[in-house]
Amino acid sequence: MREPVASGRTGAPRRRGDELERAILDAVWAELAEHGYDRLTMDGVAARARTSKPVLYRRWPNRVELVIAALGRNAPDYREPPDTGDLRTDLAVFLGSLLRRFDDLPVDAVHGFLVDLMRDPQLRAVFRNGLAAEGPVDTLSAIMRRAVERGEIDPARLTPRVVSLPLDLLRDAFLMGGVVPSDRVVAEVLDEIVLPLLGVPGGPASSGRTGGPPPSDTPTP
Amino acid sequence: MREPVASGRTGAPRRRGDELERAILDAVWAELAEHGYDRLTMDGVAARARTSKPVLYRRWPNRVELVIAALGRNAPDYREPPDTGDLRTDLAVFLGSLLRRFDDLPVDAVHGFLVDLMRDPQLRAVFRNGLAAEGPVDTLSAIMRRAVERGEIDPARLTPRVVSLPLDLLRDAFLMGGVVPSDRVVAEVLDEIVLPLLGVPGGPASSGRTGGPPPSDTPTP
DNA sequence: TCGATAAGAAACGCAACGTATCTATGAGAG
DNA sequence: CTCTCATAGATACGTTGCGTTTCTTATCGA
Repeated sequence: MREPVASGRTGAPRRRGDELERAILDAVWAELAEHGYDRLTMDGVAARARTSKPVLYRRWPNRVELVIAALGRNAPDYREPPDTGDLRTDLAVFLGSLLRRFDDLPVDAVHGFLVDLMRDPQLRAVFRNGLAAEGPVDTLSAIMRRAVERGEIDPARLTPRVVSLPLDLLRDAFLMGGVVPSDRVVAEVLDEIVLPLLGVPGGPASSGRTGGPPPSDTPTP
Repeated sequence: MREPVASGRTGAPRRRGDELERAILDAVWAELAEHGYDRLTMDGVAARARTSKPVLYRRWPNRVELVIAALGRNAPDYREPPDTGDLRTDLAVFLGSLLRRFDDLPVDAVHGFLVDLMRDPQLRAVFRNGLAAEGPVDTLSAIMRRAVERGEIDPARLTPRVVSLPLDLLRDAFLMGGVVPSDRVVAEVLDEIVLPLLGVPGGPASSGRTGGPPPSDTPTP
């Protein structure tokens, strides 16, 4: 009587559908954490997920899309836009939560992945939209509009460029620096650039906030 | 076993040193122009330069460094910092010349190249310094300091972040958009963001700015 | 029970990198 | 004028990793 060669070896029942898919995406996440993005290989993922490459390619057309799926699945969604009644705090909290989304992955992994996203025009859009359902620009816009309603800022200043400015600057800082911008960098961007542009009093252009960094009131979630 | 190659097969005299190096870098440039950066291969360069891969690797350790060398050689240096007596004009001229440095290459080639630069920390520095001797940030700084001397702007506003802001924003626009920012984009960045931050009157957000600029005697451009 | 569907295994072809090995050449030392 | 030596040039190699192909076999569901 012939031994069932392959199946007997692993002893694992054959997975299908969602269960298999979850296993694969978990494997991607683990490979990202262990090797970073540059050294994440399809073979590696397949091996770790105890499946085979064709199974991957039946679901995702290539490596980048596979990783997008994994990040979209495993990354915590940033919360509802904060509404503390103070523009600066709202911005700091929101930007902070954005920057911390992938904190349980090594920086290099995230950085390398994002760099790779830049190559394809379609994937750049994914990046711009923050890998999530709701675009972070929309959230920023909502936060700023609420500040308008409170009378904190003048609506005339809310041009699209200014609204997306904090994201643009932090993205650039991450891409160029290779490091997730610190709270301090976030504070500088807000206090030296964004808030002054929005005409919020207390910025370095008017009173004495110029010297050091402002008291870091960025909460730690 | 390897057969001895018939001598004089190519008929071309053997090049050396600088001559050979120039031929190689020209070949890189041509390959960039023809195939873009992503599809530029070492074999392709070697073939076009009528030499062989070892010759390339004896000079440059890898593809990116080779392309850096080619761009550094062939790209026109941006001119001396403009000094028109008007800050906005100076900035527009300088930024425009920066953006036009690689205009005789297809956009994809430059974009793909820059994206690849982002992978390596050391190469990011190369990028930041503008692939040239003098860092563009230094030039920006000089331009702005002259504006200070003319009394156009308040020196207190010249924080490092603000000085490099135009570069950061245009770089981000290029990387994210895949297109060299148009003059219109440059104008928006200047008029909506940089100049208002510097407290230059005339910008859309400048009227009634907090802590406004020193009463300006600068005639409107 | 049986057939359709998809998992799993193994190998392939391909492209490109970077290296190794060898021969041929030509510039310069003497 | 000749010899030497660095190096150009040719070719092939090993490697990695992608994405594909082929085929067998397990599992689901009708």
